Amino acid sequence: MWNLFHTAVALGKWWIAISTIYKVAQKAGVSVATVSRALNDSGYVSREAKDRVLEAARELDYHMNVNARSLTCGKTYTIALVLPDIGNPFFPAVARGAEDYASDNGYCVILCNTDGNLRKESDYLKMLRSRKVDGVIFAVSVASRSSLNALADDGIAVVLVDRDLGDSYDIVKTDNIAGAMLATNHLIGLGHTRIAFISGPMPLATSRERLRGYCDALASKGIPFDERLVTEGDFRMESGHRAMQALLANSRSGDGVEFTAVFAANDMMAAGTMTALEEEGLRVPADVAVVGYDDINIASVMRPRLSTIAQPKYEMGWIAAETVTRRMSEPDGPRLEEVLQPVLVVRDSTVERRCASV
Amino acid sequence: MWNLFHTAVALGKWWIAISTIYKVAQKAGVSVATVSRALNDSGYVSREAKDRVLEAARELDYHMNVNARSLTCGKTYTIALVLPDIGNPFFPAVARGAEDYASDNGYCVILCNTDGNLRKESDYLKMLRSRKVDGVIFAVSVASRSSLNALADDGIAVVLVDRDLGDSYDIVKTDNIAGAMLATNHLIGLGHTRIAFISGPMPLATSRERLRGYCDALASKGIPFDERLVTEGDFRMESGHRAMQALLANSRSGDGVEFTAVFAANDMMAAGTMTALEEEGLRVPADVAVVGYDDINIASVMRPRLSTIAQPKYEMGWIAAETVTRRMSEPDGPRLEEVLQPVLVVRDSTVERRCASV
DNA sequence: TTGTAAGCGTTATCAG
DNA sequence: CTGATAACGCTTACAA
Repeated sequence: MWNLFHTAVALGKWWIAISTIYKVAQKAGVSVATVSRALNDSGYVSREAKDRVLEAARELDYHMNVNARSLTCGKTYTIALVLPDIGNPFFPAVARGAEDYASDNGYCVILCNTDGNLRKESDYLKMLRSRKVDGVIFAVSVASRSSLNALADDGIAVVLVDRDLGDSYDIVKTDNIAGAMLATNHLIGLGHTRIAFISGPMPLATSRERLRGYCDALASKGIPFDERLVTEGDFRMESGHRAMQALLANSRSGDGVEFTAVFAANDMMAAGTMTALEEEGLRVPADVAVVGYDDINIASVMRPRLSTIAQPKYEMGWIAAETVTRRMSEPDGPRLEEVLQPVLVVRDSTVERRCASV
Repeated sequence: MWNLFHTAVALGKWWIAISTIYKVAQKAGVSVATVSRALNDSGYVSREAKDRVLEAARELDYHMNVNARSLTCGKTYTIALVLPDIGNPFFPAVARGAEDYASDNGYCVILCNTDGNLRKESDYLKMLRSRKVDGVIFAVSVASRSSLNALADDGIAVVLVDRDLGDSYDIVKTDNIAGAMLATNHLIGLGHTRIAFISGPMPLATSRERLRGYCDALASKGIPFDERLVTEGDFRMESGHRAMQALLANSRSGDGVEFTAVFAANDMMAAGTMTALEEEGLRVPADVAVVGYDDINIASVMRPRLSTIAQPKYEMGWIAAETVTRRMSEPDGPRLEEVLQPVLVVRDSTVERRCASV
């Protein structure tokens, strides 16, 4: 009963009286146990008691303290979304999908930006353990297996998105090999045989898979792989710009490393690439065709409009959230692996527009 | 001491033993109070005791349960970021700024997307009360004063970002009137007198301020305001597209509503505008000059590159987070109002490139 | 300097 | 169907 007297907390302006089940119980003339049952309709509560409780709760503008609840029932209804950088246009869509699923199901989501930095990743993971989140959706960059395992050992459900890590955890991704093959084959189909590739950071499985798809496509058509045609970027626009400059310099040195098309491992790098091309007076797609990856919403506003491999970003986030909740309720189930299919979107950067507006 | 026996929780796979201060206390041979003091270095703890505690904590891989802590000390170290849609390119940068400040200061951030929908806004606000977040950074669309007040009454610090609501709450924004004047004057300086305006949703203060800036600039140059030249959009690309189509149809009806320039209240609508223009065979900037607002990262990859009003988005988020923490520690301080200055970025959509690459 | 114990707001067990 | 009451994990007087 102490609660009743302590709930008027001195706090700046005046004092705030946050209502608790004790107050509700008092007002309704029942015990806290009854209040709890009534509010969560669990156990038996007489119709009449329930009404009184609900009425009292409303009058007092009662709002449950979910932190207190999570203390007793061991669930926080919180999931974390840990990704490299929400500023990278690929992620907001994923985040949106995850958040939508989460909030539809009573969870709220904590946002963490790691910048692909090991230190930040493990700091966040540690923090999330302290917060006792129920699950983590993780676009890993470099986290060590052990920090992930620590989470799992704490009973936290973890699912990876977009970036795989072997076979340890549930994963929601798209088929990057297939996607890269789609892109490369599209270029080959257009008659290109000298196709440059600007890859993502090689430590990422995602990047390696796309490189793999590029190589496989080449091989399947009997086109020799020329490693001088591939450059590594970091998924950011500027790196695509630099990569293209390097490729161009190389090409002009006259060592036989010319190319007529480029496949960039994501749209941002493709954008940088196109800028570099333009700066050198080269025209897309006339002189060099370019295809990107992701189909971020601005791919269609670039000029020429960017041909790219579309990933179902929103769905990835949504499904990741769904998967993480499933994992929570079934910690021992078999590993969940959701591999979505990317699709080729042909626009103007690989094919001249039928009716040029010029 | 019950705690000691209950910490081995049966949970699926096997069982997980999450360590608590009780375990640490036991292992270190001290009381929980001492553990608490040692871990938070508060109060007196002998050097020796402290070492033993720290050692034990490390061996047990102890992680504090912050939810339990917040129950006793009334602080959750959580702030919420409530915005219309993280998918709208303007917001990720703001979010990033807020998250960076927050995590640097020991807070974590909950992400909420409202879609500018009253129902979602108030549901989230209610949820955040239950979660006892310490503060809320809110890009309001339509929330009623009363739901905001309910938060404040609960002792939750609230600061608005980007979108103001009168004078009730702390706010971090940019000077929209000045920004719109910058844009309009730029166009006027280029010799345009027939300038169309595609506004944001009029219920938003932000939109009204930009319209105001547009009008003021016109007026200051003695250019008559023609309401047939302003159309309302919703900040999304598609609405900019539609708005321009309407403007064009109008213009062609020959009623004297021609224009040679457009100012769109954000970059996404500017993008839609440019597409519509292109579809009609009009050239930017030769036939129609266009300027946007926000300077989202892709403004520079559009072709022609978009002239726009840059807002310090990251800083807005950062400062909003800083402001909300300040408000927490000083609930009674005077209203905080941070008005940042936007800057004009001139690119190719208003001025022909010096050296065309064609 | 340390330990005991009350209290934070809920849920859940177990007698009535 | 209802009410005490222990327990959740931690902090903090208050004693010792």
